[in-house]
Amino acid sequence: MERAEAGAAGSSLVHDQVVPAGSSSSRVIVHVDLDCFYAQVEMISNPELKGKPLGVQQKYLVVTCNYEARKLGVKKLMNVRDAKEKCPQLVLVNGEDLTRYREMSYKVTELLEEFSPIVERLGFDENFVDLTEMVEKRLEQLQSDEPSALTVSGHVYDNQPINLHDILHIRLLIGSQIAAEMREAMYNQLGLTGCAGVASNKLLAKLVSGIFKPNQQTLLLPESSQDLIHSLNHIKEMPGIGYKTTKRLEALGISSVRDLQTFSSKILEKELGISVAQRIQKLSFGEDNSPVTPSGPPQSFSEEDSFKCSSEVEAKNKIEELLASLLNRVCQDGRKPHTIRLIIRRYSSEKHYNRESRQCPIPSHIIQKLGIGNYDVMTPMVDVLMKLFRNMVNVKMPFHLTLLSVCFCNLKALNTAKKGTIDYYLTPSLSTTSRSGKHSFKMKDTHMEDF
DNA sequence: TGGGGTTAT
DNA sequence: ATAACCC
Repeated sequence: MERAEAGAAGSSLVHDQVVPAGSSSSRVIVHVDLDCFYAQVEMISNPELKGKPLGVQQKYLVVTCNYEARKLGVKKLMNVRDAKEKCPQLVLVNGEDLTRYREMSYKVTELLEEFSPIVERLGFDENFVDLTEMVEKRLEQLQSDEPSALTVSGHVYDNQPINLHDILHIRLLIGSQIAAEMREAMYNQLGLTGCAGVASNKLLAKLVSGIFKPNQQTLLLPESSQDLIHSLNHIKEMPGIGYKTTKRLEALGISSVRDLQTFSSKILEKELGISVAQRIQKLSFGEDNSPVTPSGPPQSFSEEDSFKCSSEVEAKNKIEELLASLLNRVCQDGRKPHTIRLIIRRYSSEKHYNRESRQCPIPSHIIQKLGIGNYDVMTPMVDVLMKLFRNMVNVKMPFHLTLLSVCFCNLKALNTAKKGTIDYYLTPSLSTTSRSGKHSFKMKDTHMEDF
């Protein structure tokens, strides 16, 4: 659909437009992408790091680094040894604890939600915002006696000229102004810089946000969308086409975006299934009708640690550590998880992705004690997790794990108890005074006395 | 490859 | 429960 309208670009009068205002076929989407996010958070925590080449380390990897480090040859996900070799002055900070990154990440999302509530998170450092409605409102308010009212903010992809008689151009231009305001607010209120891309769908917004890097923004006009997608050197660079699909496409002789565009739809559907085939072939044309889905609060909380583990005692200690952190997080969230999952990774040379998991409902008597801090929820939870562990790992046989992870999911708002019902008065978290939800949980803090 | 997340099957 | 995707 979006392709069809792009063809009508020659028309210059607003009333020529086939697309009615506010139609779902013409959207304004912004993708906001923070610059080297973890490194920025670290430089805010410790301003002495500013100006120095900085890497954030997890285990033996530099997972991200600031631009000073990049200039000196450090890359994302580079081995610490290689990074130090390339850049001996590199300063490293440990980034295995994501707490501060996660908190800052949600501050960014919340700031963006003030512009429009339709904000979708992608990882900790990217957000999509659907600006369609906001742009419509600004268009209605527009008094065209101010000359600056219709000036684009930031770059335009390919330097394509804007046609002020083309309503699609005007809407995207206003989107670029909102994007600039968002970046200003992020900097003024949170001290963070980032890039933004404005386009008519999520795929194109995401691709175009990376064109001018760091701390810049780019607008994509519909006439340039084919140039943008063909600027990709390989289909693996297309968001939505991952490792597995890339391998299967390569086996079919498909490696460029144009290969995918021109490949037989029928054969692609046979090979990948109709759903994936149709979706990725549309992506290859720059078409993406997926909505910006408001993320809201997280669907799950998890903590993981990669480490060598070959005994049940080691496993139990790690599980207690992971669980203690999770309990603090869940406590602050206010909602209660109803399912718990244990994930392991077994040591085995090959096998790209090998993880196994077991999950079970959290016993209701434990759920009730969550969030009020004073009852010992650790011991019964650890018991549950160790049962899951023994269900996956035969502890009577030698084993070697390289990762343990604990996940709380199936989060429910509060409990369904309503004021005035029996349930309400039988529910400790509701009928007692404790409603702050901010009790810290310390692992080795032995006895938590009863009320 | 880390330490997270999501949705679909 | 796993598999795919994203960062």
